Order: sequence, then C-alpha cells, then structure tokens
Amino acid sequence: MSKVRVRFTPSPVGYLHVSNARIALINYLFARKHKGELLLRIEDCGKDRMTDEAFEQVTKDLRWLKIEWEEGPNKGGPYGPYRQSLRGKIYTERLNYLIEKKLVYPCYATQKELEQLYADQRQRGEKVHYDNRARNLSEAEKLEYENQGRKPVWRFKVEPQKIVFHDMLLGMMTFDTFEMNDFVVMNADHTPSPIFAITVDDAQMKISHVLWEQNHLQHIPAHILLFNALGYHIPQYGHFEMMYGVDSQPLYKQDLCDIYSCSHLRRNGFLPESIHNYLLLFGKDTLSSTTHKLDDFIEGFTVSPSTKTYVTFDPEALKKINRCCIQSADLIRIADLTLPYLKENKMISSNLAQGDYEYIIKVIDLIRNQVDSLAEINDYAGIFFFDYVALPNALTQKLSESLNQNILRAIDKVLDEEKDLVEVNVPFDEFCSRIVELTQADQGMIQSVLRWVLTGLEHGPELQNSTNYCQKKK
RNA sequence: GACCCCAUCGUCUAGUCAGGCCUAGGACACAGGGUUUUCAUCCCUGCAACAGGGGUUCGAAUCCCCUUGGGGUCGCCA
Repeated sequence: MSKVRVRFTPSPVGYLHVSNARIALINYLFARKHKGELLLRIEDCGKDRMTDEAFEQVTKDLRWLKIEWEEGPNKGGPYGPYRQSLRGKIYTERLNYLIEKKLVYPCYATQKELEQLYADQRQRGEKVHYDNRARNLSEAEKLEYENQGRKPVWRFKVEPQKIVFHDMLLGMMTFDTFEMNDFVVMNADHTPSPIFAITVDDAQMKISHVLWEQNHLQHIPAHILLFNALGYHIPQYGHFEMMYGVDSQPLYKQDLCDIYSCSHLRRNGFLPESIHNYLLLFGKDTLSSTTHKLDDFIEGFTVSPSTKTYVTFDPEALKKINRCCIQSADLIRIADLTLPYLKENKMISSNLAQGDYEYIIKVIDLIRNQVDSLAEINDYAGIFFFDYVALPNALTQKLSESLNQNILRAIDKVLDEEKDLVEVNVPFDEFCSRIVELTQADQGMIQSVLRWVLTGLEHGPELQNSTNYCQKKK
C-alpha cells in the first residue's frame, strides 16, 4: 500500500462541532495507526472565504482535541496552498486539460432558463436534472452566446456506464450514470465547483483515503469520473454515519446551533478526553467504564463495516463521561483548569498567594466528585469563598416547616451554649449528636437543614469537611 | 416529486454484511437496597426493546416483499 495520507477539511464558517470533531479524530487516528500523514485543507472555493479569525478558531479547537496535522495552511507542505481559494491557477490548468480532451463543454443557459426547466420537471414529478442541452452546441451558436455577453459554466460529459467502488464501511457500491446529469466543474465566475476542486486537490495532494460523512456519498460517482478523466488514482473511500442532534437533524445542517460546538463544550468545562472517549466509544460496552487517553486508541483503531446511516449525539452521555474524567484526572490539572471559572465569578483574585492555591486545591478536590463539568464547580464553590450566602425562596419555605423549625431552634440552642467555643471548632459529629438528643430527629434531616442554612444549596459536597466555615448563622 | 438509505429498552446504542453462541448485551434515566453518622458521590440489584404485516428456512433482530415512520441526494448551494 502506498503511503497513507488523509485529510480533514473544516468548513469556512470556522467552528468545529462534535460531528466534525469525530471525523477529524477518525482521520487523525487512521493516519497515526498507519504511520501516515494528516493534512488540513480549507474548502472555501465558494462564496464563503475563511477569515483568519475562523481559522484560528478551528485550529484552536483541533489543538484542544490534541489532533496534530503534518500539512496545512500556516504550516505549509509540498502540495500547497492548502486553501482552495488560493488554488485558482491549479483548477484553471486542470480545466484546460479537460477542455483539450473534449471531456467538458461550455453551457450558456441562464439561471432563469434553468429554473424554468427545473420547475417544469418538478411539476411533472420527474427527477430534477439538467437536460444536457448545451452538449452539442455548434461553434456558431457558442459565438452568438459569447456576443450576447453570456459567460459559460463548464460541464462534464457523463457517458452511460456503471461505476463500482468499494467503500470501507458500506462494502461494494454500484452506481449507474444513467441517473446523473452533466455536472458543473467550473462556475461562470470562474470558481471551481466543489466536486471539481475536491477531486483535483485530493489527487494533487496524494490523498490515499477519503474518510468523511455519508452526505458526500451521492457525489462519489462524479468524483470517480473526474479522477478517471484526469488520469488520477482513485482514493479509497470510507463513508461514516452522519451525526444527528437530539432533534433528529444532522449536525452539519445546524449552522446556528452552537450547543454542539467544541468551543462551547470547552468553555463549559468539558475535558478533551471526554470528547475522545465519547466520540470513539459510544455504543460500546467499554464506554464510561474506563477512560482512555487519545494515544490508547491508536493501536486498536480500525474502520469496520457498518450499514448505519446515522448516530445521535447524546449530551447526557457525554456529561456522564466528563464526570468520570474529572474524577480520575490529575487534581492539579483540574484545579488549574478550574481557576479561570473561579476568577470569572470573583471568588478568587487574579493574584494568588501560595496558601490560597493550596486551599483552592483542597476545595476543588472536595467538590469535583459532584459535578458533570468544571463550570459546575462554581455552583458549589460559593460557600468556600464568600462570607454570606443567599437563601433561595424554595429553601426558606422548606425551613419554615415545623419539624425543620424544631431543628433550627435546637441548632440555635446548641450554638448559644457553645458560644465561647464557636470560634474554636465544635467537632461536627458531636454537634450533630447534641441536636439529635434535643430533637429526636433523623440524622439525615438534621444534616440537610444544616446544609441548607450553611450553603443555601440543596445538594453539595460532603458536609463535615465543609464545616470549617461554620461561623455563619442564618 | 424522483432516486438511495435507515428503523432494537423511556434515551443513546451492541448484535444485522458472513441466520443458530440472543431466554437480545452495555451505558444513561428510573425504582429498590448497601457504604458514607448527611443530600449527593460510590457499589449492588431490578424495570424495560427487535416499528407493523407477510414470506424464505429445521431455525430470523439478522435474508426477501409490502405498509408506516425518519433521513440523505437531486442547483452556477457547499
């Protein structure tokens, strides 16, 4: 087998959602497994150009996911540039080759004329398709159109034939070009059609395997016709399941929805290894029982056959994995990643003394068993950094119930009796037993009441260790 | 509309290509129990599914057909 070279092609919009991340991970692991190369290519041959900002965003997300690539924009490589918008010359040159070989022809039909055609076809219930009307224009007709000032698109002549290829997931695939129309390779504004650009790039960049989502599947016959016409080797294809959101819509169609985006997940305190484990193991028995490092996936990575068309992103499952990852990760790392959240919420100042840092680590160690994400640490951290807490209405109401009132009175009484000792710590369990004596109430109930009063929260970390901060009364 | 694809516990899924190892496995959620003098975490147990209808076969979640439901593709879009 020739050298494995795969590519990841982020969209010009610039943010990575989990579906993109999955494809990027797959390509990365495939490259590593086969000692090959991964390259990054920006597909912005259309009207959307990728801004520097968007590019920064994508590379930031990829690096966060620990995905490294050998060639790409800002990195270079032997087959650049790696941005389609900068490769105009190459496409023109390849187009001229096709023109010489008479494999393409100019079509002068206007948008309006074609829309009419498609509308009629739709009305008759036919497949909407270009009718190859310009295939046999005479030189005189072409000249006349030119004189009218019309700019042509260039279309590829599709001859009737069967196209057969082997897909790494789907197996043998057979297409009949009878179903296809003469597709556009070069637009009137002289930008290449995506199919043409991708084919030329994949060939010229010596891509050996194309691993992407199934929404590209129907275009493969056109790609193969072009590879053949241009005299290139056809790469191996692997079409993965598309990833859907919880609303049963494919993620790649949800431009506006960023709850699936990697940067959103990062900002909300998800760890990259959670994303890895989720995206690479969902549905597997091993998911959430153990957490792997990205490198652990390399050796066992295989592209195995699958006839599924979609998988669904499950935010709840990801949360659960993130919880496991936070609990098993190195404490110092978790603390460092959590500091920005605490700073943002003014729980700590930007300049930390060494003692503060040690205190914070203890606090985070206490809390991290409770949370699904680093951002959630905030929800429990307040009491450790603020002097007073607000009591929500719901809790005030609960406290007003008679049993809880009894407990509160008992707490007050014990506190009064121990007034002198309050500044020194009354041992927590002794404190509790005395209230049990006074109220005959359930231990759990007492601790719940204490928690409410002390923290203003219904749930929280282990209370005993939190009670060094027991000076507050309601 | 035409063409193609898919359908498993409440949810996400394994198993389908190579029919028997499936009285259908896992995770989340839910319920019960246990540990922790505590809510929770953690551990154990339980609940719960092959979309419907026909075939083929000794045997079907698995192969074939129909119905229903979902999705993809069909532009000078990307």
